[in-house]
Amino acid sequence: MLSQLTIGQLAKSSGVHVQTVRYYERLHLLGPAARASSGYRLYGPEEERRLRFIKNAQALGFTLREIDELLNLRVSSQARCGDVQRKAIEKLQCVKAKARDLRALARALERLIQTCRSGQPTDHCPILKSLEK
Amino acid sequence: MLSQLTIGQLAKSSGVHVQTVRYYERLHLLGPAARASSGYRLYGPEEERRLRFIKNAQALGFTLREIDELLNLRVSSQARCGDVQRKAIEKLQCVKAKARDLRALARALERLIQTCRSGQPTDHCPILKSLEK
DNA sequence: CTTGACTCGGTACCGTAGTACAAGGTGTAG
DNA sequence: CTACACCTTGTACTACGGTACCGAGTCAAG
Repeated sequence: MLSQLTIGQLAKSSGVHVQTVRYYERLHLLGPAARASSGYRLYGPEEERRLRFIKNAQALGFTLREIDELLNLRVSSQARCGDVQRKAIEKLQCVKAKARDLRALARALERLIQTCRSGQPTDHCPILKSLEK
Repeated sequence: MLSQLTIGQLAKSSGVHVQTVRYYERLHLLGPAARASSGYRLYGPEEERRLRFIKNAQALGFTLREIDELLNLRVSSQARCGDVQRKAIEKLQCVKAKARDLRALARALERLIQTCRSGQPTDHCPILKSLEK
């Protein structure tokens, strides 16, 4: 039995918590696991790949719901690569917009910090004043 | 009685929901409001400013907890402008880091989208494949 | 004086992504 | 055989920022 992992081993090797694996199972991101006679969940390489998929997609900013969609695209034979591409492009737009907003925010903070001469009592602090406008 | 606002008027003029105002009161972001004989909350210009402060700080990416800290800095006479500046600089670092991460993510998505030739069945989709690595 | 809009307090619920804990069963090393 | 780590299910709780609903009281216009 090569790489029949218990939930704890899978969790450890994937860098998530045991409860998280079960949480993903509840969300159907992982299918019902095979069971040993004891009732213990058993996992193989397929589940390890799936967990890696989830983690990587999360790192790319996909929510668990979106990851579920991607996983469903993968199993559906009707689904085309273009469907996946479309979702990626959509997500790219989101990510770019968010990055733009953050840059604007950084500029606003920089402006505030510039105008603030430290050491004055806070009732004259230009940062606090500017937040009241 | 100029500008003695009911909670609904305050909420409307500030673009938040009535429940949100009460929620902020629970969190002590707004102090206990003055009351009319009916028990209705009454607000003046000070509370309007405070609510504007909260909204502006939120737009700058501060959490409600951080905003609470900023508000406390404002009332404490010991607090100095430099304390506020320090918090703003800290937040700026955060925001910049987040923006960097998002840009990296956008690049990763762009690379994936580039390598994807649509129309192939999803079992050969390079985006999905790359998420399993 | 009724109707409708507003307010009160309290409580419960939403989504997101987990995390914690309890009471019991299992597996293994010494 | 015992100790201890691990597993099971189920439930409840966390943080975050609200949002919804309830029954009852209040206010203003017609």
